[in-house]
Amino acid sequence: MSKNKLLLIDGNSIAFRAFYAVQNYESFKTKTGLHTNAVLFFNNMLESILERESPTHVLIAFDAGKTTFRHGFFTDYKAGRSKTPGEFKEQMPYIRELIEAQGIKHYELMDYEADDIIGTMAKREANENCEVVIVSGDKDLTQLADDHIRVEVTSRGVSELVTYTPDFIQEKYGLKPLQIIDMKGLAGDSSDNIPGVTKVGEKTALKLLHEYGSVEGVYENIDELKKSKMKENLINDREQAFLSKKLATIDTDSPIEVEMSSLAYSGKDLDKLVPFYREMEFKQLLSKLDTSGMTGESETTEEIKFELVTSSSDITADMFSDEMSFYVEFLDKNYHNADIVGIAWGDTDKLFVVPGDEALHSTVLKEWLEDETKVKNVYDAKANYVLLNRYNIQLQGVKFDSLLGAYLIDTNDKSEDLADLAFNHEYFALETDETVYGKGAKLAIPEETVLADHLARKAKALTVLTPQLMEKLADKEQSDLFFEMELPLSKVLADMEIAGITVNAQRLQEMKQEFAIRLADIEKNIFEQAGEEFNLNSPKQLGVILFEKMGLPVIKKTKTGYSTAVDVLEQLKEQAPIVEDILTYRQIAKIQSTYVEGLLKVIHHDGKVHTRYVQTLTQTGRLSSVDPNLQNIPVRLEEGRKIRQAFIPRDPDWQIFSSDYSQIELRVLADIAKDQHMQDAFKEGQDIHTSTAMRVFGVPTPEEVTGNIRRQAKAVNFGIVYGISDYGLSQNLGISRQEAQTFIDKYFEKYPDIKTYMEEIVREAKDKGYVETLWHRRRYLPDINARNFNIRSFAERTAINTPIQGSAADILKIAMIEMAKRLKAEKMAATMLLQVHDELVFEAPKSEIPKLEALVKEVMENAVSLSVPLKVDSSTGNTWYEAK
DNA sequence: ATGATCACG
DNA sequence: ACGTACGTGATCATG
Repeated sequence: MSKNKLLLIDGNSIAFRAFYAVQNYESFKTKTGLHTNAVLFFNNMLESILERESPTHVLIAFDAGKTTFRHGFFTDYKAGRSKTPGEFKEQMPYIRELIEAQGIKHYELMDYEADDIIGTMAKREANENCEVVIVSGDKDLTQLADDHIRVEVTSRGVSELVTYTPDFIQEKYGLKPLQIIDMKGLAGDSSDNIPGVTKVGEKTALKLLHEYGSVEGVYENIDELKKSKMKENLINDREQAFLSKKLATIDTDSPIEVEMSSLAYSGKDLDKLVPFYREMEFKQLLSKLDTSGMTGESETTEEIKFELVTSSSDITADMFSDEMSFYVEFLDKNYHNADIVGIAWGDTDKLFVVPGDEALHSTVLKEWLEDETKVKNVYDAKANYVLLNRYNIQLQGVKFDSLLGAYLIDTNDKSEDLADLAFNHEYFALETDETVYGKGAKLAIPEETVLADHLARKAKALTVLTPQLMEKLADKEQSDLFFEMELPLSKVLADMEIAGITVNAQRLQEMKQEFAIRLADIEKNIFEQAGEEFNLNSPKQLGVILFEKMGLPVIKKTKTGYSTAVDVLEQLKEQAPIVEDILTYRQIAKIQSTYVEGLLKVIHHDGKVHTRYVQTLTQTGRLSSVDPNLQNIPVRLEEGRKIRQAFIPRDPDWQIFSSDYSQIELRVLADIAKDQHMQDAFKEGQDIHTSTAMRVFGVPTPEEVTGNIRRQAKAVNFGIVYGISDYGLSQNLGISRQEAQTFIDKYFEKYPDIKTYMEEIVREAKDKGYVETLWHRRRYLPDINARNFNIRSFAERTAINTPIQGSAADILKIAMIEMAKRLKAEKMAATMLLQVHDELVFEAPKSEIPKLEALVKEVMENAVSLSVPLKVDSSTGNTWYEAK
């Protein structure tokens, strides 16, 4: 009969070590906010020890209850321990679940510690035919070491183990294993609150034990000792020494009801472990699991079969079926001018790859792509529309977009690479683009077969991911959000991006000359006042001039030095005229570099700028705009606003038309908070800030609301939408925190339903781990139960703000889809060009403007039905500047 | 790559 | 007591 090997693990001590294996456990969290660091490191430690030892039997022992038999004779046993963090406690049930999924038994016994279970099992089972290995984070267990029992103690977290055999203990301490107990008797153990003898530590204890062998030996020969303080302490603490020894002695005869045969280890329980890893979001571990033996699981490594087509004339109709995945590869993020590296399409039965843009010259492919009845499942539909449009192909029949779907399921899942996305959804047979193409200067397209394999795998991944993602969307009630809102929107956005907006480069050139002269002028002025030349664009150098050379008071500091931000400079401008000039310089320099020069750089050959709306980025559901960002073109200050003069219609006979929602976020708030007062104000068409001013500040009539009071009310309304704090409001209004708090108190008194909404939404977020918009757009808030006040507060404000900002974003998206539909139905020439969060910008022939105005108003105001009316303001002009 | 600053809703 | 408003992107300087 072959020899057995029993592995005994001290569950509590390893779990504790695992928890502290990393400094920052906040980064190990599931999207619902559950910490997983201890589970993860426990798992890793367990797997490495199982691999190293190959045990035939395994048991993991835990402490049971708060007290043990040791408390019976020493109430302060283990007292004074700082209480275990909640982040650790919450993980203990999951560690037990992990152990079960790993196919291992765990055991605990009332009134006994894990040590006693281990000690009893070890002494009971260890013999010639059974080797015992004990693993703990605690050296106490080394007392059990003998010829058949080896004790492994973790060091450096849980990554390394130190082996304690009798020989090793002899070498290290000059003691036999059982004398470890005597050492504790004399030296004590602060972590378990074992007292030991006063002033006796490990060194003294060792000296005594080398001489007298045991605690008993020391006291039998106590008279031999020379008179000393130590001798006095030994005599005084005699009782304590024996008690300490008793406390440190592991009970090797505890009443354990575990049969060796029940501990037989036969490997992981994959049917439990896979779902468990998924719950813990251990993606790396999942990818390493060999799930081939599991029912319904795909294999981790797979050969992929595909047909490489190198000539467009070889593309034939029989290569297409009614539903297929379709993938277009391009490496330049800006798909408005990116080259196509290759395309791939296929389904579960077959895959086809064509390198380069060869395929796009195939009429067979074009016909399939443009056939609405042929279903395509893609990755980044919007990019596909834009890219194919450049080849005169009007893509139709897109049913699913994995990028868009994954984003809706979890907005944090911002996988720019299909491989990352696939990985996050447990599909592993795909390399990342960085691996295949390299990055930076090393970016290169590999040889044809390697490229083709990669692209085939992408198409294959889409085939696997599509049904999975669709199911996840359905589970979250997000099918309508996807199919009715986001996917149709991707086509609308593609058309807007393709349309582009015409920019008057000449106007920008004029401005550039003008600003250059002014900047040089101001710069000269500043250098004269400073008495030296320096880099005005460097906050660091500017800080030295202002706060060191000129001795101005430091109002605010940043991580790296003095703050020279606007609000700081505003406060300093009375004290030195240079500050006013710096502010002017900053303002003009910003306009010049970001807008004048920036825009000139991105004008295409068609005289237009073509932004890209990023549909899968923001946490709230808003769009973002890049290359160039057309959602932050200056408007507030006249100087910058002039930039808008450069945005013109495509034809002199056309005009720019702009419509924006009035107070959409506050209207959404009035609706979702069900606040009657706020709803009434909107229904009656009142100015909302004036209405707020009247209620909060007790002004009887609208006429008596002064500009200043309205300004304050407006700031309070903004604050409410952002998840108000007294500090934030005080900063915004330049008032004291106390005054700001008074405003907030009064506001909540007058709008109790708003207060209730805020409390409810935060409670809901804490409960569910996420918040939702009116159209089920979801944002997870893992920090909502954080112990750190700042982190938690931030998540609470986010919980308040996201449904408001996100629902408003949803409304504009719905309006955009309807608007595109209506423009087409009415066969209008008018074109939707830009979206700026609550505003839509069009260009249209002058003659069409009246019709457009009526249509846009109707569509936007009736896009959705809330308990308050939606209102839009519109304007027309020969440039965007004039359409205000 | 990161932080500071400043443009927008 | 804690130290902040919510959501973005581009540019410049600097490590």
